[in-house]
Amino acid sequence: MRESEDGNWFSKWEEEFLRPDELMPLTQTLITPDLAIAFDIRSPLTSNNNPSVSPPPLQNPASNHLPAAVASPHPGSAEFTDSGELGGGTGTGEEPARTLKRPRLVWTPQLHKRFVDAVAHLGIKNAVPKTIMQLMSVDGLTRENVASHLQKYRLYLKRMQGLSGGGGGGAVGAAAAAAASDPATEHLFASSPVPPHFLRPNADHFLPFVPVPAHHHHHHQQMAAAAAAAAYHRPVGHFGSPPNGQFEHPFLTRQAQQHVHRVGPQLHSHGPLQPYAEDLESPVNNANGGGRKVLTLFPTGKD
DNA sequence: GCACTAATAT
DNA sequence: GATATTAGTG
Repeated sequence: MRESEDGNWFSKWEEEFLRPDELMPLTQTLITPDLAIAFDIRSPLTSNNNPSVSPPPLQNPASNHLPAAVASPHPGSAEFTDSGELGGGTGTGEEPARTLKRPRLVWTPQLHKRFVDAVAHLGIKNAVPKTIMQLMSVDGLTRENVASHLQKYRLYLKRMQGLSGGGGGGAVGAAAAAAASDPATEHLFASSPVPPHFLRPNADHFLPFVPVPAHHHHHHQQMAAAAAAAAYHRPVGHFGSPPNGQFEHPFLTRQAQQHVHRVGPQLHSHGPLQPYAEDLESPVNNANGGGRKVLTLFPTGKD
């Protein structure tokens, strides 16, 4: 029975979270124009690869170009750090082609979900930055990105182990409890179920499927950041806001060009964790279509 | 030299 | 607090 539960939570999990719009192109958002040019990278969704410095921001109203989940400089403030205006040393006339910095990566719940998914399929042992990154197959995602996130994720797991150890609730229960009692724990990590085997490396007992209660009380930075990026994308930007008013993060599953070779001797007992992008077949999803649950990661205010 | 982790910086 | 970057280590 326990197995079915496992399969159950996972299935439901993926069913509700994996949608095509989650995998949007990020090629041109994380990768700076110069880099893209240098590497001759083109967006798969756009036939336009104009290296010009003035890409039409709103040229395609019907385009799927969704705003970046990339933190943009202050919208209202007059601080443009993207122009290489840091410290003043790099005055005008700098060569932007080389020393460009990627925008800060924002780990949206969707992205984090993918992360957890990858880690779950790999097992704790093989879950190292490089492997995770490869399995995630997210365009533009770097090993450093994953490493940094992984570090924090491990801390989170550790916290939960500590809580579950004496609480008697269990991993998921601990997550719920933590989320419920610890306001500080409520944020990103609580948005994705933690694979049971993570928190009980040697325990025989499992935990009932207790999805973290939809305590989406406070929507915070995660959403705020995404919304902000959506509202006023302005880094080096292009892409305009979709007419739907819908925004998602612009990550795109990497093209099949990158082969994920098996790094570990044997992976976990899970499925092959196929290169995400196969399951995305949910045409319905628009904001007010009403057909499907419009994702609960961005609490619009209900509940 | 590469990759991982922990620590530290932004 | 969230990410990025650096430093130490295998």
